[in-house]
Order: sequence, then C-alpha cells, then structure tokens
Amino acid sequence: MAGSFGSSGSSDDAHGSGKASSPRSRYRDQVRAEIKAAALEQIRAGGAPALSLNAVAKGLGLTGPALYKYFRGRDDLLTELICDGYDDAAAAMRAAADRAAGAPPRQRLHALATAFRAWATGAPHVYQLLAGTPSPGYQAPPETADRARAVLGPLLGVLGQGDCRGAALDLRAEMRCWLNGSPPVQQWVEGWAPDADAATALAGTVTAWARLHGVVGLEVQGLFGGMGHRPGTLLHAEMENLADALGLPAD
Amino acid sequence: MAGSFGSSGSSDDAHGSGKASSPRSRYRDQVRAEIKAAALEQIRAGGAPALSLNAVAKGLGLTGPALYKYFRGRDDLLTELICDGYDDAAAAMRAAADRAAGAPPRQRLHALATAFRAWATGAPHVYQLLAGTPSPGYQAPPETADRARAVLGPLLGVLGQGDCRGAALDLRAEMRCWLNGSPPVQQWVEGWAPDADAATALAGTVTAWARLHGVVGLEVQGLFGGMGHRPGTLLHAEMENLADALGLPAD
DNA sequence: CTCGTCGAGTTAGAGCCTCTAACGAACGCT
DNA sequence: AGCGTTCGTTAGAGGCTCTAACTCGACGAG
Repeated sequence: MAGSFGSSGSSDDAHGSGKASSPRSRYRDQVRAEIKAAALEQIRAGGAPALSLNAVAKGLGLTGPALYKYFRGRDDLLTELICDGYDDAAAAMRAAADRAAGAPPRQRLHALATAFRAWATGAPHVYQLLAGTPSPGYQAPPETADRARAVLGPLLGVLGQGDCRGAALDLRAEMRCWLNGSPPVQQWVEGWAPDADAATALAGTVTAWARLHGVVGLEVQGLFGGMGHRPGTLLHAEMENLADALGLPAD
Repeated sequence: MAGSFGSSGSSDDAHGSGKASSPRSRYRDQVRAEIKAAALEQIRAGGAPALSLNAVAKGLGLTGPALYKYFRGRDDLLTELICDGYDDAAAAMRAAADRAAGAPPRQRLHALATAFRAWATGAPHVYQLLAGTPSPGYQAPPETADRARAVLGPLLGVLGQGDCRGAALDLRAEMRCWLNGSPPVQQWVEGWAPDADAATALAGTVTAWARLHGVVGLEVQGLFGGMGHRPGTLLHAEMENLADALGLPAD
C-alpha cells in the first residue's frame, strides 16, 4: 500500500561519458536515491515547503552542504521528485489500463479514474507538489509537460471511442487546431488511440483530466473535510456522466 | 483592474470592547491594511512561499519585528489573506448572481462559472493560496469552511432547480445523509435555495465546485500552458454538460 | 604494489528568514 | 501635566540555502 515511489534512476551525469557502473558512480547513485527517499518522506509528512536539505542531510547522518555534491540545490531536488512523481503516476495508470484491457470502455474509464485517485490520495502532498509552487522562484522545467502527457495517455485510448456533442464540439474544434499546430501531440495521440479521431480523443481526455483534478484536487487539499460524502462517489458519478456525454458503450 | 482585494476590516481586538474608532485603533487598522496589501502584492508576484515578513516591512519603511505588533506571525497573516480571498470570491459570485438574477438557470450557471474563473485568473497565486499548503505546519482554520460555503452559495439557488439522474443519485443519497447530520449545512442550503430539494441542490453544487476547480485549478497552475485551447471553452462545455445532466431549462 | 588524482564530506561563513526580548519614545486619555 | 498604552527600534537566537576552501580516503593506472 501507499504507493512505493521508486526512483527512476536517471543517470544524467554532466560529462555524460559511459562507464555508468563504476563503484564510484554506483555509490553516488545509491546516495542520490537515499536523499530522494528521505526528501520524499519529509514532503509526505509536511508538504513541499517543509523540505529542508539540512534536515535531510542530518537524517542521513551527514552535514548539510554534503548534499550539494549530489544536487545543485533545493529546486533541483524538487524537480527530480516531481519527475519521479509523474513517472509513478504514469506507471499506476498504465498498470490499471493493462489490468482492464479487455473490459468495455466505460469500465476501463472507471478503472483509470480509480487508479488516478488512489495514486493521488496515497501521497497527497506529492500530488500537490506536481501542481503547486513549491519554491519562491520555482519554474517547472519543460520536460514535465511530456511526463504529464504520459500520465494521461491511457485515457486517450478509452475516450477516443466516444464522440463529441453539443458544447464539446467547440472544444473539439480547438483541439483540432492544436493538433494541426504541434506534431508531437499528434504523435502522442496516435500512439495511444490509433484508430480514433484524434481531436475527439483529445477533447475527451482533457475533459477527463479536468474532472479528475477537480475531484482529486479538492480531496487532496482537504477541502472535502467535514463534508459528509465519500469522494469516490463523486468521482464515479463524474466519470459516469462523462461516459454518457461521449456515448461510451455501457458495460 | 485585476480584482481589488479590499480588506474586510474585521476589527477583532483581543479585549473585544467597543470603541473601535479611537484614533489609535484607526491607525492600527490602516497599518494592518497596508501590511496585507503589501503581502498580497508579494504573493501575487511570487506565490505564497515568497511571502517574507521582513521584505514586507522593508517595503513599508519599517523593520521586520514591527509587524509582530500587528500579526502574531506569518501564518496569522496568511490566514487573514486567505479569509479575505474567500470573501472576495464570495463577493464576485454574489455580484454575478445579482447581475443575472432574471435570466434562465442555464445562463445563470454560466455567469457564475465565468465569474469564478475571472476571479481566479485575476489573481492566480491567491487562488492557489486558498487551497495549498503555504507553510510547513500550516493548518487551515475552521472558519475557512464557512467562507468557502459563502463562495458556493449562489450555485445552490441555480442548481437546486435541476434533478439528479443516474450515478448522481448515489451522490444525492450521501448528501441527504450529510444534511441530516449537520443542521448548519441544512440552513445554508435552505438560505440559498429555499424552494428546492436540499440534497439535489447540494449534489449539483458539489459537482459544479469540482468541475470549476478542475478547469480553473489546472489553468491557474499553468498546466494548460502550451496547450492550444482556451480554458473558457472547456469551462463552458463543462457547465453546459452539467446543465444537461441536471435537466436545467435551456435559454 | 605504489602513487597521483579525484571526489566525498567536512568546517567556516555570508546572507537570508521567523520570531522573542528588552528598551526608548511618541501618543492618547484623564 | 502626568501616566499608561502602544509603536517601533535594536540585539540576538536559531533556522534555512548555498559558496568556498580544506582534509582525507578510496579508486585506478602504471
């Protein structure tokens, strides 16, 4: 339980030469992973603002400045944790999609939504980390956009089987413009939903994303606290309604 | 432009006696308002983590510790800004509701949604402030729940005119339990939607809240950046779909 | 096996921050 | 005019991020 955040172990050394498994660099990678794990524990306990490099170092039995041999600074560490978070969420979504592979679309949508919520509520502060302003001048690096796409990918395959009606047609028209303007997005959609109309799949996925974030974001930030309902019920209703609006085949 | 955040000027002195307009306390209230305005400016520029009491004091021409005569600490100041933010949002919603008073429900729903989004995008960091973890150990005070209710109030009157179907019935059942369990919520709903079924109004409002937060939250956090669509289109489609699902009369 | 090199970890310190304590000085009230 | 309240100050404790300079042990080539 509780979402194991494995480090993705990206060995992006500055000098980028080979020989990634020298004993020196293996030790380095291990310490990096330990730092990330300890930092994640702090974030899980008190949110992003509570992350202190000094405290992390002390927890690992060394002094503060030592961490700067492994990360360029606090923001660098946060960025890696954010990327790991996206990867973790993407893995959870992909696993859910695989588990529900043969099921009808509506059921697959519910499976994906449930997986998304389970991942987010398993580590609420990490979810907030992906979408907040953790540091005064923090700027999310551009690669996070790709990783966010990886999280939403499985939705494309399911929602591409629907069709837009009513006000969603306006949304689809904008999606079509976006697709025409940016080939990587087009490739992304075609990779996940090859047989569907790309703009339809995209419109449905963006809508689903907004609904997922709506329910899960409020839940994670504790704004449902004291309310007498289970967020799962709301999420189920939201997905059911989306499936209805897109005409997804019932079970 | 961009949403004047007037201080709500709550004169909650500790000794709570009368005589709120003595020259001393009027000066005090004015300085408090200046502090809050300067702090808000910092937050608008760099988000909640960028708020520094020292910098605020320097900006007002005095030293850091002087602010502790006016606020118990950083969290206290943040709490007041959060409350002011809620009040501001509630005022914007109420104004929109008044402007669209005679219109059909569907149109009123769009007016409220547009007002909500306009308020949030006018001060994105303030929106994030209301729903984030601004400080390591920060705990939102209980009165924020009442203020959040004030923001959503106008939605009750509109959505109480719909009726739940499908999966929303489960949600409505939970709402009914909640209503039975907490009289203040019941009073709140009846104050805004006296002629409607309270559980239906509540279910619709919670759903609308989640959808508003879904679209606006993603937009405010910049996650739509680089995407080729206008969030307003998505929001319109979401509200239109909600109106359809609840059977709100068309224009 | 030896020795130069490289890097991990240290201390020292600058410059922020929040927040407390103690002190002068201005102000309003009686 | 005197007195108490309150405002703003300085001094300082303790924390943070991050840099600079140093020590020392381990790795790797000969």
